[in-house]
Amino acid sequence: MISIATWNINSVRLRADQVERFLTQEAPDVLCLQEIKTAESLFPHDVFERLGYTHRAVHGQKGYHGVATVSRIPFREIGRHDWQDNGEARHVGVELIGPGQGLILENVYIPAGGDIPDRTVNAKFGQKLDFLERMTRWADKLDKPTLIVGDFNIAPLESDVYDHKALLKVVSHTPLEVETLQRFADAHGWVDLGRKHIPAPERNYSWWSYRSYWRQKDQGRRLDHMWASPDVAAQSLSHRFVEETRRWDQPSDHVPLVTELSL
Amino acid sequence: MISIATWNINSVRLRADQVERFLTQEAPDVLCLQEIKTAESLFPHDVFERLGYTHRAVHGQKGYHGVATVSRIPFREIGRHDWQDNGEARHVGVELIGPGQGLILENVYIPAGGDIPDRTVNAKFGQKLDFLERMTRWADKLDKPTLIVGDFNIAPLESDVYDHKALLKVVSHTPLEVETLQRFADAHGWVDLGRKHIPAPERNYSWWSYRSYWRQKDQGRRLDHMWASPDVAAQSLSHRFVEETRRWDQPSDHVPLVTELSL
DNA sequence: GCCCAAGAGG
DNA sequence: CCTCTTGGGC
Repeated sequence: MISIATWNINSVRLRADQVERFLTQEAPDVLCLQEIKTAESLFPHDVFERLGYTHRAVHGQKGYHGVATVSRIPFREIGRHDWQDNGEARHVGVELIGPGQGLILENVYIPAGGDIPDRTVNAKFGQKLDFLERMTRWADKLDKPTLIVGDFNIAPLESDVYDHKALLKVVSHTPLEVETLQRFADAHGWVDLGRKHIPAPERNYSWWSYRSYWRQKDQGRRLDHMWASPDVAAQSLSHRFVEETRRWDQPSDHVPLVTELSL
Repeated sequence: MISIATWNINSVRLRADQVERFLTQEAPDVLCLQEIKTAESLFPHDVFERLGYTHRAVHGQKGYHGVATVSRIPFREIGRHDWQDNGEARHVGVELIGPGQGLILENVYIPAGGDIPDRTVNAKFGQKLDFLERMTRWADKLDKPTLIVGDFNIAPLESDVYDHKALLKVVSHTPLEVETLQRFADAHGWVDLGRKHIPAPERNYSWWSYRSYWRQKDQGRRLDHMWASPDVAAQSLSHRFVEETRRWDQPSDHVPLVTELSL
C-alpha cells in the first residue's frame, strides 16, 4: 500500500514548516506540491531530506507557479511538459520504482484563468482553455497506469462549490470550463477519486478564497483533484481532504488531499 | 520623579507587541518613538490606550520616518517642525502638564545621511548636515527646560563606536558630522545624559546594523541620545540602555533608552 | 487577503 | 539584513 498526497502550498519557502508538520503527521509516501513559487535553487531541500523524502523532482520558477514531487520511495523523473511552450513551470511527471513499481504520477498546476470568463476580453481565460485542450491531446496518448494530481482550478460538479447557481458565471465553475475539463477526462477515461470516495452531493472542498471572510462561512470550492486511470482507480482504497491545515497559522488557501492505493 | 524613554522602533505596526512588552516591563511615563513608518490613521492607538498611554502626539508619514510621543501623564503638543520644509515627519514637541509640569520634550529623528560622506556626490549627506544646521538655529532660541531625545544618527565620541579609526570615514561618525552636531550642542548648552551617567570610554551602544553579522560581534554605535538643558540635566537621576530588546524575536536595530528625572 | 518581485531607504 | 511601497497574480 502506498499513500500519495497533493497540496497547493502557495509558497513552499514561506510554509516549509507547515509542509514539515503535514509530512510528520500524515506521512504520505509521496507529496506533490503546486505553486511552490521559487526557483529550484531556493527550494528547501533540507526539510524534505531530513524527513526522509530523499527523492525529489522540482520544476521551479522564480516567483510564480512551480511544482515539485517529493517521495520516500524511489522514482525516476519522466519529464516536464510545457504544453504551451511559454516557460511556465506547471508540470512534472515521475514513474515510481520499487513500491508502486510502474505507477506514473503526473503533478500539474492548471492556469487559474483570470477574472472574466470570456476568452475574447480575457487572454488568461483563453490560456486556461488552451492548456486543457493541449493536455487533452496529450492524455489521449497515455497508455500506462497513471495518477494525475494537482490544482486543476476547476470545480466541475454542482456540489463542488458552495453555490452552484451563483458560480456559473465565475471562473472555475463556468459550463465552458467544466465541458473542457470533461473532454480531458474522457480522453483517458480518468476516474475522479475525490468523487469515487466522497460521492456527490456530499460537501467536498479543497480551496477557500483569502479575500473576504468566506473561510468562516465555508464558501469553498473543490479545485484540487486526484484522477486515476481505470486500472489504478480499481486499486484506490481511500481519499480524504486534510482540512485541519486551514486552522494552522497563516495557512495556504488550499488544503492537502491524500489517497491510498493498494499497490 | 518621572521616567522618559526613547526608541527607534523601525515600524511601530510590525512591533506593536514589542512596544507593549517594553511598556509593560519598564513602565516609563513617556515614550518617544521614531521611525514609526506609518500614517497616523494606521497607528496602533489601541495598544497604547489599553496600557494607559492615553496622551499621544503622532506625527506620522506613510512608509517612511514618522515620530510619536505617548504618555501616561498629560501633555499639550507644542508643534511639529519641518525644518527643511520637505514634508518629512521627523519631529514632534510636547510640554508636560501636571507631573513634570513645564518640561518641554522634543522628539526628533535626524536624517541618516546615505552612504557616502560627501555632500557634493551624496545629496542625503548634505540634507543631514543642513538639517542639523537648521536645528542649531532653532535651538539657539530655546529658553525653557527641555529634554530632546531621539535618533540623531550620529555617534559623536570615539567610544560611541566599536572602532573609532575605521569609522572616521563612515557616515554617522565622520568629523564633519561630529563637529556639526557639536555646534548644535553648543547652541543651547545641551548636556548629553548618556555620557553624564555612563562616562566615556565606557561601552555604550544603541544601534547595531542589520547587515552582516555585527550583532554577534557587538559592533554597535551610539546613535540615539537624550540631551537636556543644563537645569534639567541637574535633575537627571539615571540613564540606561535596555539592551535586552535585542534578544527578542525580530528586534528593531535600535534599543530603547530610559532616563529618570526628579521632577 | 496573501504571495511574489523590484526598488528605495536604513 | 530588514522594512516599506508599488504592481501583478490568484
